[in-house]
Amino acid sequence: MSTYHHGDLRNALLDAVGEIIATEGLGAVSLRGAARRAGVSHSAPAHHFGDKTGLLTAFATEGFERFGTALAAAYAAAAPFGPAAQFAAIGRAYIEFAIEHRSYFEVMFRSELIDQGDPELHRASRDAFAVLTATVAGADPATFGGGDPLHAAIAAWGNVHGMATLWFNGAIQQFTDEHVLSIYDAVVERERARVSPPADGAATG
Amino acid sequence: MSTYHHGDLRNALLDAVGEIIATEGLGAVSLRGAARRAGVSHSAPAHHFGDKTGLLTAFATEGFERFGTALAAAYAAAAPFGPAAQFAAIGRAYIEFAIEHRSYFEVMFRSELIDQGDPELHRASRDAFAVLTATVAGADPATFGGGDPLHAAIAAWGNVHGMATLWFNGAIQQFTDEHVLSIYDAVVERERARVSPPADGAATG
DNA sequence: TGTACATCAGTGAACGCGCGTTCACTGATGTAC
DNA sequence: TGTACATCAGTGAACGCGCGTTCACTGATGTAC
Repeated sequence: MSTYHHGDLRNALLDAVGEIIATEGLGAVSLRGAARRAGVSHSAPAHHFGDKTGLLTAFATEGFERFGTALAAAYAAAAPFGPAAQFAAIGRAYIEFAIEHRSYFEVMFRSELIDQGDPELHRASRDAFAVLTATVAGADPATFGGGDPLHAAIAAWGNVHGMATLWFNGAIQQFTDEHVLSIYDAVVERERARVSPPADGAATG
Repeated sequence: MSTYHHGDLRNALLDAVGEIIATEGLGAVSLRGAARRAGVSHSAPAHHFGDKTGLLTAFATEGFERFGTALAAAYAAAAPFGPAAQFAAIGRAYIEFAIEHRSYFEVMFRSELIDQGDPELHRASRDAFAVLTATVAGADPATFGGGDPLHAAIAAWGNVHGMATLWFNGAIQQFTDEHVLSIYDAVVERERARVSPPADGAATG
């Protein structure tokens, strides 16, 4: 390959950030380290991202884009089963994303590390959360037990966000990722059984 | 005051860490910065904490101690109202602690920053979580909708942890801390109404 | 009550490190004519 | 088809910075006799 003109350095640097977070943690991310991993000089990243905040902002933006895609896919796939199922499905997709794309997740919600005023970031995060908004708006209020949908949405958001956070902060290290997901499934199932109790004496299973 | 022999440097340094996190963020914590704030030479902290990890570990330990005290107080205060009320009360205390003692909270669950093997830390965190364990063990399974208490406890833990995390990460910036607490109260109320539905025809609220 | 000595707590100089950032540069590529 | 030139992408030396850590030191305190 040619020495000059990497060809896809921007993406290579974003990939490098993901790898550094995965292997050494978020605190170990540096412009020089990303450049090292991508095999370019230490000043190359400035050309694409300006400064360190720019690099992390771009990384978070990419994360929100993938996040939005994942949520939208779950939303669409659950459509035949109704709004309540969609609500449960995006919650599960939320946790799955945090587990599968932990590096993105660790940066996306760190407002102090990224440039909140960046229009690309704003667009990507708005698009991702539009799926949540649509789910809440489309669902029967009974899904939330008749309370304020906004409150219920935030509580549900907190729930999945918290389970994901606890899991990868090592607070519930004794559980594998499948455990976390199965706990989520159990909670949803209990919730479902309450909203639409099985007719006449059938076990809730 | 005497130049030498601060008298209470250990505590002064821990206070300094709390102030730095509150004003400049966790990333700005350094041994030198804490020493500067406490008005001592930059090498003084090493005398009390060994290294940076030691300082943060001691800070987290102090956090878990206060956390445990807060949870235990909520647990005791709600005792007259029964296990379900205690369950709700420690959840609220959890969020309140995160809001009031944000600096501690930000460090306590960061396993990569602290020495997990430290016996003092271990004792303090175990004591704090013993309150949660006792609450779950003491509660009627119906409190959890009949599901596995452990799963329900983790889901509830995730819920309050997530609400607190989202709040102070700025994800739900538009809400004040009272908003967050009132949303929690609304969720608990809805839950309560389900477990013990009001007799005959009264609206669920 | 006074003296000698051990211990404790904090000092300040020094070190090496990786970092972010700047800047003049150079090699590679694309385009106008 | 070839030449001139502009632009783009990455280089490498240099800078200053705050940091963690070490270490010989010194001032203050406590204790034995």
